[in-house]
Amino acid sequence: MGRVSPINPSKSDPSHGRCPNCSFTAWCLPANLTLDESIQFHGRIKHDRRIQRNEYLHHANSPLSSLYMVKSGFLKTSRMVDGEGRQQVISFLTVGELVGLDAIGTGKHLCDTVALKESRLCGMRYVDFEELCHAIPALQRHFHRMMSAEIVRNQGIMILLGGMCAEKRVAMFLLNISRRLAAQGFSETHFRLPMTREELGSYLGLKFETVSRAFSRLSNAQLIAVDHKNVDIRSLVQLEQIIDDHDTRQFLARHTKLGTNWVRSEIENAARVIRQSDWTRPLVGV
Amino acid sequence: MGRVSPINPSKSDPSHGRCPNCSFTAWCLPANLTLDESIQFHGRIKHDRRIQRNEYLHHANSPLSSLYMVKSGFLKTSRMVDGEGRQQVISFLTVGELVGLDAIGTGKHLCDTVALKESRLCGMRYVDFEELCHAIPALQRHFHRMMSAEIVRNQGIMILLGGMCAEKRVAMFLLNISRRLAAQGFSETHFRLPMTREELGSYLGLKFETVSRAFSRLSNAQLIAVDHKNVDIRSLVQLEQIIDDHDTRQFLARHTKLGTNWVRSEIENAARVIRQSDWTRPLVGV
DNA sequence: CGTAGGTTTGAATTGGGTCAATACAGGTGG
DNA sequence: CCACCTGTATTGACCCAATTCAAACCTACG
Repeated sequence: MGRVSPINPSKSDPSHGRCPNCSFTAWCLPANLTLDESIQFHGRIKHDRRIQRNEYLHHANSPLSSLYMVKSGFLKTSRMVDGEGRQQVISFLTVGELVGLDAIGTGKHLCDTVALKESRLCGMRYVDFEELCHAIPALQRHFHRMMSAEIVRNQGIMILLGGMCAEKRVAMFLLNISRRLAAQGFSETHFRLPMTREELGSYLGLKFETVSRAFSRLSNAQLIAVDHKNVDIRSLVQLEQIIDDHDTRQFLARHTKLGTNWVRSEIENAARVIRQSDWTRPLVGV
Repeated sequence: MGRVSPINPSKSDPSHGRCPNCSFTAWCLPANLTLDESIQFHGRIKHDRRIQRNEYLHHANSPLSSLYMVKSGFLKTSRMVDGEGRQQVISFLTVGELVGLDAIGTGKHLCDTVALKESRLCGMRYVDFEELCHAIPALQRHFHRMMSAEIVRNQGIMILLGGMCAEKRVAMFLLNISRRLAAQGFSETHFRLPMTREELGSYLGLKFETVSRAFSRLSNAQLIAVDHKNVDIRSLVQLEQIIDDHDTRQFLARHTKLGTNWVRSEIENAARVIRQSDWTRPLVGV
C-alpha cells in the first residue's frame, strides 16, 4: 500500500475528506500513514469548529472530551495559581498546534482555554483517538513523539523563566513565535501579536510594564520595530545572539542610539564619547 | 482472567519475576493489567541497574535506548542553557519516577542525567516498550496518562518560576518532595535533601545564597527546621498556607519568634538521628 | 465622538543578585 | 585517630533589575 508523503499541508490532497487543508490531518502527516490509515484517521475528525474572540474552548475542571488542532487563529491557556483567582498564562496556541494534552492524565482540563481572536479548530474525540492509536502503530509512535516534544517545549520555558532577564525572555518569545508562524507559511519577521502585554507578561513571568520596557529596549537597539501589537523583526540573527550573550545590557547598548530624534541623539552621544570610552558609539551612519 | 489489583507496590507479589518490588512493574500497576499482560511486561524489564553518586545515567545527545524507573536513590537531570556551558537543573528524580520521556520526541536525550547518590533503576528498551504499548491497550492508556501528568508537573514548575517569591518556591519544593517521598512510604516530614543549595537554586530559578536565606526564614518562622541537608517539616499546613498567602513576608513575620534557643537544640538532635539512620529506608513494610 | 482598555514612560522602592567573610561537614591521608 | 583540606552553607553589606505607583497617551469599538 502506497504511503502518503509528508508534503506541505497546503498541497495535501483533500480527496478523501471534506475539510481542505484540515489541520488535524496535516498534523499526522509526519507519522507517514498509509493511505488507508490516513482515511481512517480523517474519518474520525470533527472538522471546522469555530470560536469567537474571548470565547472559551473549555474551562478548567471540565472533562476532556476531544483533542483539538488549531486550524486558524490564536488561543491562550491559563491556570489558577493560588487559592484566590490569580491566573497565569501557560501557553499560546496557534495554527498547527494541539490542545488538550494536559487533560489526558486526569481526564479533566486543568487549564482554561480561550480564543485571543476568532479561531477555527478541528477536533477528535479522545476515545476515538486512543482507539486509532492502537489500530495504527505509526500514529501511536507519532503521538508519543508529540507528547515528548511538548515536554521538551515546556522545559524550554522553564529555562527561560528560571534564569533569563526580561529582554532575553521577550527575545526568545519573539523568535519562538517567528518560527511557529514561519512553519505555517506566514512571515517570520512581521506579525501582529494577538495578546496584551499583560498576558504576555503573565506567560513570561514579568509585569506588563516590564514587557513594554523590554520591547522598547529591543526596539532602541534596532533589533525589532514595535508599534503596539505589530512587531517587525529587523534582525533575527541579533535576536538570537542576544540570548547567548552574557551581558545583555552591554549588547543592547552597543546597538542603541539614544533618544527619539536626531538632535538629542547626537548631543547625548557626543557628550558620552567625550566622557567615556567609545563603547556607546552608535552604528556607522548615525 | 483475573486482574492485578492496584495495591501498594510494597505489597506486590513478586512471584512472576526475579526483581522483588520491581519499580517498573509497580509503575504499571495503575494500568490494571491482566496477569498475562503483567507477566509479559515484567519479562521485558532489565532489572536492577546500579549507578554510583556522580555517575551519569546518560549524557545529552546520547541516543534514547531505554526508559528507566528509579528503584532507589536520587538523580537530577540538567540541560545546557546557552552557547557556553551554563547548565540548569530541570528535574530531580526519586523512587517510582520515570526517566527519559523528553528523549522520545527526537530519539536523543536533551538532558544530562546524573545520580545525586547511589541509585538503582529498572529499565526497558524503548522499542520493547512501544511494542508492549501496542500489544497491551491498557498499558498504552496508562502511558499516555503518565506523559500527560509529566506535562502537568512541568506546568506547575512554570507557575512556580513565573510568579513566586523565593520563600514560596522553597516551600513548594519541600511540599513536593514531601508528597513524593510519602507516596513511596517514607516520612513526609523528615528527610535529607540529596542536592546542594546550588543545584536546588538552579532548579528553582534562584541563586544558592537566596535558597539558603529562604530556608533560614522558613526556619525562623518555625515552619521547618533545617540543619544543612536535613529538613524537618514542622507544619505541613502552614507550609501550604504560605503558598496561597498574598503577603509572604508578613505571614513569616507573624510566626517568627526571635532568639529561641530551644528550637535549635531540638533541630540538632533530630539531625543527629537522621544521620545515624538510613533515611532512605521506608517507614512501612520494610 | 467618548469612553474603557491597553500601552508607554518616569520615579521610587525592593527582592534577589553579587561580592565577601566565615563556619562547617565529610572525606583523605598521615 | 586526628589534622587537614575542599566543597558546601550561612550570613552580612551593597547593588541593580524588576516591580510598584503614577501619569499620560493611544486606539479600538460601541
